[in-house]
Amino acid sequence: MLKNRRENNETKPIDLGDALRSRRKELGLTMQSVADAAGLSVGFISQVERGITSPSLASLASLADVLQTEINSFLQTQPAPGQTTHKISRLAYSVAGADVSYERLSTTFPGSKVHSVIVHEPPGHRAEPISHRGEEMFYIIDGEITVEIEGEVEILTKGDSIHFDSRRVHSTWNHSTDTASILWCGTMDIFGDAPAPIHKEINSMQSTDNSNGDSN
Amino acid sequence: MLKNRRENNETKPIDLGDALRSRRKELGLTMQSVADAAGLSVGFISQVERGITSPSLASLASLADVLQTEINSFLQTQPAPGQTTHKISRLAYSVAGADVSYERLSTTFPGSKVHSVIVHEPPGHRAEPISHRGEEMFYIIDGEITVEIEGEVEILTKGDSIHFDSRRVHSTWNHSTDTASILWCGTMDIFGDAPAPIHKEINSMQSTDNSNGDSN
DNA sequence: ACGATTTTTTAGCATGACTAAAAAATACAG
DNA sequence: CTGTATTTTTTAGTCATGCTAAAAAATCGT
Repeated sequence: MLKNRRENNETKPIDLGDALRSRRKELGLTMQSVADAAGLSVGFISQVERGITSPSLASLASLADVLQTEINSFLQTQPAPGQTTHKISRLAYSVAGADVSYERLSTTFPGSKVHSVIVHEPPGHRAEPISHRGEEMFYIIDGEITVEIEGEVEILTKGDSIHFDSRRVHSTWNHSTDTASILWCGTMDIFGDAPAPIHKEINSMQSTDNSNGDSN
Repeated sequence: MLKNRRENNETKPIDLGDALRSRRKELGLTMQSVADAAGLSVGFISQVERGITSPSLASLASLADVLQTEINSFLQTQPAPGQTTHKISRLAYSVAGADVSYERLSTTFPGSKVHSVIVHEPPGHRAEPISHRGEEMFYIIDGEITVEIEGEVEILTKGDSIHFDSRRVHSTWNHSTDTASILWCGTMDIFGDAPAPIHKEINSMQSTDNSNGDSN
């Protein structure tokens, strides 16, 4: 008997099979050739593409390899059209009390990973050092700022840009006397509306505090 | 007998276990709570994190869910620092004969997915309709252009932006009498230097005989 | 019609994904 | 330090499913 598996699956791969199939078609390959190249059997490819079985991570990796894409591309949550434009009717908003204001540029559609805002930082404003997953890019629309990445300091002025791995500790500072406008573009979801929350209350089940000195 | 699997694995999950573990630590969770929330056993979590076993896609999905990230984040190919900045010393280049010129903004580091250029399109220039994987964003630095996405036409002028799924057929046209400067940002690798080619010659191996024969 | 190629289906084996429970760390209190 | 409580690792064992081989069924070209 199958145990009472929770009703997980909410983030389930969706139609991975379809993705694989369309990609294969895109390359004009036959199941046979894909199977051979990936070291699998034809029948299995068929089963996977039709969603009857799901491949192991290893097999998926082989397939992604053969199909010349990243393994990720098959696990995205649905393509779907999604909304599109945005004009100069952008909702400029600023956090209460904060002196920075934002103009959201990017939209959110199923599968979207890139987010973008124009950030207006007043003179003297500092963004504390931070490190997180993903990558980001700045393009200075107006004004100038100081960017520090893992100790390295750079001064960026109008027209300059920088692109880096967000895991590297980074901070910014508007050292000038004018407001700086920065076009920010990155993979971090700063709007927090991308994936459905779902939120199981995991936190509440552990031992309250902790807050040890932490390792590292 | 394991067959002689090709030397695939090049796209292999790397250290999926580590990724899972550090993410769990990041949330300050215990294996027990994660196991419970995901409907799995503690021991199994331990095994997975230590790379002794690899989870099925279904389990991975549950875990990603519990750990509040996308399933993708565990399959990325290595973090690694990578180079960083870029100033107004950008290599402006233009394709032979073409009247468009580019200034590359983004850098390429292991794991990077976002690419970015400033495109200068002369008056009258047209970019043919195209559709491909990924998403992209335009921000009009100067001038104005007409963008058409799946039939919908939009005129974007300085300061406007648009963000859409690249799978939707899109084209642009500089309908004005001045050169338009567009900051392009997207997930498509327009520089073609991101992942190693690898390219196995799959096409050439079909035809001839084969079919069963050696069964591997 | 035919054979040739590609895909689907069936039946079945064997690996490994997963569990339960005990052992080993790690931590914490007195 | 000793004991108890918590978290992690290990072990042993099961059952499910990822996967193969081969036959059946489409699809296609001539």
